[in-house]
Amino acid sequence: MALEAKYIAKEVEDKWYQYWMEHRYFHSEVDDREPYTIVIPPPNVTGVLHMGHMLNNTIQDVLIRRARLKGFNACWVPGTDHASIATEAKVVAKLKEQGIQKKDLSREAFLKHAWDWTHEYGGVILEQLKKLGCSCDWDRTKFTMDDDMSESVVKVFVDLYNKGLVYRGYRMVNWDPEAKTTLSDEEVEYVDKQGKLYHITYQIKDSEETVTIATTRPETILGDTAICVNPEDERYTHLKGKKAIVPICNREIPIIEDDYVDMEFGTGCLKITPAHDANDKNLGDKHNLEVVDIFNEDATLNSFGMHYEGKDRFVVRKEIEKELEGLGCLAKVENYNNRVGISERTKAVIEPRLSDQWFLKMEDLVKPAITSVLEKGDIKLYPKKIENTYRHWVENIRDWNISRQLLWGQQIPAYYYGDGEADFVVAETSEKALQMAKEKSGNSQLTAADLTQDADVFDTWFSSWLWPISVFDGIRNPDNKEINYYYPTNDLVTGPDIIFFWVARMIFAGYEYRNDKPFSNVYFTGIVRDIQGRKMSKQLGNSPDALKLIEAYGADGVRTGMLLLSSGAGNDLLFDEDKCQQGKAFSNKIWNAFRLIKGWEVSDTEVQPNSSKVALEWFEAKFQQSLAEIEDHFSKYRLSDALMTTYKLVWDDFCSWLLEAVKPAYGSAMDRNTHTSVIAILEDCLTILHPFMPFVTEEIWQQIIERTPEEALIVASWPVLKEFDANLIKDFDFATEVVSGIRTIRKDKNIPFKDEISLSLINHENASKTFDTVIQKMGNISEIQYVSEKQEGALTFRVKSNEYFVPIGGAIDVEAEIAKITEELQYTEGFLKSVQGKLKNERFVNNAPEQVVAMERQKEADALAKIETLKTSLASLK
RNA sequence: GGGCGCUUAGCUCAGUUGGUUCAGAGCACCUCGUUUACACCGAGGGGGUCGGGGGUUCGAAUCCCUCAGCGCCCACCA
Repeated sequence: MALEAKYIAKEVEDKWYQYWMEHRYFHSEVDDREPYTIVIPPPNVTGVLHMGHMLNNTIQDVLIRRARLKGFNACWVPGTDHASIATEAKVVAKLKEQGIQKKDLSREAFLKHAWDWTHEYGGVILEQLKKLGCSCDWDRTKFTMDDDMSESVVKVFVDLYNKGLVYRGYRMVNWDPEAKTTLSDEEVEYVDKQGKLYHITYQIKDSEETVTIATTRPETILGDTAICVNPEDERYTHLKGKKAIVPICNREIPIIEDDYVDMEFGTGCLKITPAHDANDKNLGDKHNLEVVDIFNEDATLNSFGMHYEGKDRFVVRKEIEKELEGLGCLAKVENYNNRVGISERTKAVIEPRLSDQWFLKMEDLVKPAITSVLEKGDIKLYPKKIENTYRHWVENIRDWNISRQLLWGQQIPAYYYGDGEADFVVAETSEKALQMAKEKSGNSQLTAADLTQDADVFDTWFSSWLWPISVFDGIRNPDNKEINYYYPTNDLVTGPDIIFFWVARMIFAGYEYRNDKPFSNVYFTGIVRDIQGRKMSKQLGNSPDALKLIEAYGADGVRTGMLLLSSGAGNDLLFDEDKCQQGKAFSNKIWNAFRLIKGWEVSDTEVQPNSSKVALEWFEAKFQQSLAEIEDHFSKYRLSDALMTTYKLVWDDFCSWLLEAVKPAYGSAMDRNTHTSVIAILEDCLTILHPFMPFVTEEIWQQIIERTPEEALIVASWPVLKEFDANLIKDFDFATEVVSGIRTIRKDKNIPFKDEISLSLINHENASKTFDTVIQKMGNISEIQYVSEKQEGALTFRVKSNEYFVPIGGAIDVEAEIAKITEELQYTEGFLKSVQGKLKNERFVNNAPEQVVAMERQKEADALAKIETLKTSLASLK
């Protein structure tokens, strides 16, 4: 069988993914083992795989595969989110292209379109995750609008309502005039906008006097119902109790006083528009002001807008400026920077608007989430600094507006039977609602036709906050064996942008509905940016096509590429395709190591050389040392460090040193013992690499020796940590330095590797001889002699205080040798001086820990010995 | 306006409670190399006054103060 010199990922990846699926290695069932659970952050059902998903899901797959290898019952639950507003916006846009307006469709007709869309595109992103190698339990795939999921959402709402935590209120909310729905506070983004501050003059009633206010929104003067000044402001005391006349509409409004007004800002006079500003609403409530709503739901003006009726707010802003100017009411206009809230989804400028909405009281729900995370540390957040952000939010939380004026989502199970404010019931089904309505109204004649269900749907996060519970049906059946087994889950991997939307709220739901945390650790990834640090965006065209990357570098290459450049939890990473190239090269390196081993002839008569024996002993120690480091990195969620340690172990220690040290001479066979050991070592290396590079490792693992059809690396065993002899590693490091010295001499003197040379050593008392056979093999040294005297006319190099000679005929550049040694001598003497300086300092000797002082003394002794060696060499050369 | 974080080699970052090899890694860069697994390779090499200044200490990239630059989150100043 001839093996290709290059590893071709695309020829093996699909094969193994299919193999894993067929053998159901991803599938988890409740059993006696300890569970290890991850629930996927469900991507938007209409989404396609982007670099953020790639990073996120690679990390989850690394964690789940490692857990599986460690013998846990690993369960990774995949799924998608209906993403209410985002999906609805896409469906609306698609219908518009077909000439269909949303408003012309019935609820049922629109939902059919949305479901069609979902069925057509909903699985795309999950298929893409398979290409990446994600080992999700696909039998458990959930969608936030599956029937059972929706039932759970409704059940929770009813329960919260019955507990008195849900209320309906006429409140100032964030209104998206584009999507024509409210948004939660978290769905509003703030951007700096260059705007203007308009100074507008109002006439005082029955007086020649005027008062000038400052506003950024002149179009809202038509909704003004008061002017407010600070009671301390002496400039305006004379206006107390008077009335002002709003220009254009000529409405008379009171001049009121409140210390809320900042005397320093603008003119010190504030116009009050309770219908269109949250602060004004507060003042309006306090002072019993009239509320005049001048906008329609699409932010055009209504009849209160008079001749502006039907025009957009921003059009009106320009036009009203002109009209006010014409009326002589515009005192001045200045440039002004202010922050404007925009919709996270539609980017429309948010209009504060008063309307009836459903709210969830957060005060009690948040309590266990504060103590468990911030006080008891039951849930650990990585990076830790994100706890500050979390703390600030949970401690200042406000009630959650959970209703949306959309169609795509779970319809709110509130049923109205009359026009009174309290004429409604909340129930899980319409049948139950009718029964309750009859009781509540005292009217037993009510029929289903008399009941109208609330037209709104829930905020999408009101379903996803239940995700870790509802995917195991823990809301409807709180005692089922799955929820009791898999919950709480172990790790959550997600972006910091949804810490409030989702992560914090899952914690609230966890304690409310399971009385337990939803997960133990949260790993927040950073944002994937391009090489220039810009966010990935469609406009910039800087977002690479995920599938093309996998095609070009292999899933393993892309996965390791992402992680190789990943800088740990919470830090952004700059995506660089070169790193995928590095990942691909690594796949190829491992492939070729396999090819080398596979090509060896094995003979039972061959005797195991000492160099092989000691090299294997060394590698076992080295492997253990690296494994301990890897475990430590994983325990701290430092995945890129864990990968880097693995990378160096495999590339440098395994390939460059071990395989070279045991490699049989040209034309010879390898002894059976060495071969068996190398195979076992390769298997261990493949195992610890497997979470990072599942495909290439499975391919090699399956090929290196005969396997039964049931065997697979994906379900092999993670190596066990053992004690190791650190001295072996230290001595080997020493040996590698000797080899390095030999290589330098060969290079300087143009001695090809195939020419055998001999090596002598004086002062050998300090030198370990354990790896002499390895030095001989790696340096092609005929023999190592231990001598007591400096040899004339030999090339030298030093490792620590040992001096090595390579006797060689021909000219030696004495001058150059002297210069080299002199330089080394000067450096060592300088070093010695600084060490001795420390040791002479009484305060250092008295204050520093004993160990540190002993270390310095050792350094002094080493330096002295080395200086001695160097001086001897120098003398002999002269 | 408040809070948090960052600033170490050309780039991306490590550097754990101040003290083991005159500050480390990977990449990039330079030199050399057709050694029979791999040029997606191998062997070497250069490169940092640890953002500036001050302080504490026997000793600071590491602790404190201060200045400068960058980033993130939160907030109702029209």
